[in-house]
Amino acid sequence: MQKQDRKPPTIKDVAAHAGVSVMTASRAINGKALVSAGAREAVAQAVKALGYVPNASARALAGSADRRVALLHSNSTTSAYLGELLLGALAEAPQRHLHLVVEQCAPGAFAQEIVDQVAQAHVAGVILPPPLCDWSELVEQLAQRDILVVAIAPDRDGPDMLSVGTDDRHAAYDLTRHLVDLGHRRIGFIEGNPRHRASARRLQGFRDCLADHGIAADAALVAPGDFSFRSGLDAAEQLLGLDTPPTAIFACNDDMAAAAITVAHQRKLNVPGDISICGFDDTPLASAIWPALTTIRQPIRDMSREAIGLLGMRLRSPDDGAHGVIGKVKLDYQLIRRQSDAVPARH
Amino acid sequence: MQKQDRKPPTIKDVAAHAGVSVMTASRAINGKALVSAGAREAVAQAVKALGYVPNASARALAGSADRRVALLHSNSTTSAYLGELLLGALAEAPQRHLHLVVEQCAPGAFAQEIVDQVAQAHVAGVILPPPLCDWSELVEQLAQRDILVVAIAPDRDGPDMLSVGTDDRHAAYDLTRHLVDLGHRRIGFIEGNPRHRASARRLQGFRDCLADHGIAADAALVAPGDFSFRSGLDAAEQLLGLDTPPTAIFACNDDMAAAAITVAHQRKLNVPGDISICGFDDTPLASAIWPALTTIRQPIRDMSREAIGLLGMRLRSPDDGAHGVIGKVKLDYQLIRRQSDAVPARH
DNA sequence: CTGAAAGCGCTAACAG
DNA sequence: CTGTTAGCGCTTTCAG
Repeated sequence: MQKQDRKPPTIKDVAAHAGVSVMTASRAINGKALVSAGAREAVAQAVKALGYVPNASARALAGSADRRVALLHSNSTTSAYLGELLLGALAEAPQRHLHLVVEQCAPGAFAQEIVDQVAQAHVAGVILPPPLCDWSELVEQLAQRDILVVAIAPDRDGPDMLSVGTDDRHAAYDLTRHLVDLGHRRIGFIEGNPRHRASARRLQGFRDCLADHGIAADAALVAPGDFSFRSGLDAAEQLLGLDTPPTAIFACNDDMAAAAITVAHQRKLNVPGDISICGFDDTPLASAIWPALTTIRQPIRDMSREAIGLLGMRLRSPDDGAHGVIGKVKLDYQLIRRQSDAVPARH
Repeated sequence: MQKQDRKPPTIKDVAAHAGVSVMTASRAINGKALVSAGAREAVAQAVKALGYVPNASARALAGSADRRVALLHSNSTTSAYLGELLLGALAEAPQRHLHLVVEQCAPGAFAQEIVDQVAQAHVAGVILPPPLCDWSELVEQLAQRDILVVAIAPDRDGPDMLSVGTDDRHAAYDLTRHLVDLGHRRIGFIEGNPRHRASARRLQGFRDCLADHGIAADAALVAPGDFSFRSGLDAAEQLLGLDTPPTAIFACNDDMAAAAITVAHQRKLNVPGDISICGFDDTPLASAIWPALTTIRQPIRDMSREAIGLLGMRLRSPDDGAHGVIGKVKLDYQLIRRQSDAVPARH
């Protein structure tokens, strides 16, 4: 195993190997039109033979268009969520010929400061995960400076906003459906933070499903929460303290579901034997507790991937007028079934 | 707020503004020697006035040296850990004028395949988080191809290997010390996976601390585990089932500590009133359970930051002979005190 | 359809 | 100490 090519092959080498000009090679590599099938083929072979990999820096430098984009994040995002986001974006950016930079915004920064920071990074677009994407002041100022914005799972989704998300309502519907199919009729629901629209959408899905299955809605079975473990404790106490407690609980996120399990155990209830408990989000917590949570997984990595894709499309053609590109992407969620649910106990 | 500079300022603009040549500007900006104080000052002002930011692509292209490095990760790394790693590396790479690429290695890939993949990315160095850094076959093959390797928290640390890590033994010592200072004398220990050296190092720190405080070691107080929640359950049962159970438990990671809390609750023990339980790693789980775990936080983000720094240093001067640069970095951990520990109960 | 020329922004080499 | 001359690898003109 000797040290072979000290320097990686360039497009020149490819062109020479294929017997065409550098320009033709470039066009062929980038899949542009106006290249004969023969040339295209020859170039493809040369690329493979030489193990050619385009130099991203050179591309960025030569390309006139601004192809730098940023992933902006606040410190309030959990690192697991952020990690997934980064992986998706980092994987997709090169494919789209985009240069990704990652910017963190300072803790108590004003929108103005953040915009300045982003502007100074010379980016043409920004990916905004929650909760940044719901900060309308920020979004507006970014738009004013002609910086493209893609929102990840925004709470409210303006018509002229690029966004990527999942269908929370539908996911909640499906999870409820799963419980109903198991035989549950009295299902408790622990709400999330009322300021997050996602919370309302999940509740909506829950209610729709019950209605569709002819199960009467019982206001006592819906307990308030705010996504925190602490609030889940209170909500679960409320639900399990009812005269006729539910046989299943649907918590708006995993943390609260974990809290519900804690309360159930304190009350000597077996999960899932006596009561089924489901979460939402499939955070690492979901599989780090016993019993492991049945929950809904959002394809976070794919979301940032799609977000980069959206930016790539929009940045390609600068014709602002006819932006016929679809600006909304809805991704499929997944129901992850683990050990926290079962058929209801017989009386 | 009108649209100002359509194009970001280049080094040319800076040079013009400062009244020097482009080269002088370049040297000044990069802090090289051989620049008069006056010129340096003028350039600095011009940079600030124009809001100049160097173009990374152009730099990479012009610089002859290979300044691409990769962060290689396996799918076995949790995304929270990876997220932190990425954030550190992404933040530091530009500072060091390094271009970071992120590569994921396929699930069951052979070392050979991975090396090929990395080599094809034309990188001069690779950051290897665990468990990849402990795969000696991979490390060796990478070295053979003249690719610099920096190991993140490796289990075994060869003398001629670049590495960044924390002092596990010392951290465990401190956490034990904390428990001892609280007044605990019977402290249980739940081991981690015996195949990970980190586990042994933590146990060592635990034992050293007890010895230093004249507390006799009791073999019955050390229970086996493998870092999984499941194993923590068994270990905690064993420990709490003793005739004279411990007043505190030191679990080798947060998952097992969470398991211990579960078991304690099942046995009607109050945590931390009846028993203190500490974890290790400060994963998100630590603050998502009740009571929140007192634990040790490793500076994961700083580790990758340092790793990039190491690569930057080594890649700067190609003089292989006298690599006087320090190749080992030990970072400080942090004891995070939350609600799972307290002074032992009186009898 | 193809190719030659001209840079993108920056920095290594050399000369002053 | 400073400036000039060449490119880095690629893509965009603009002519064939």
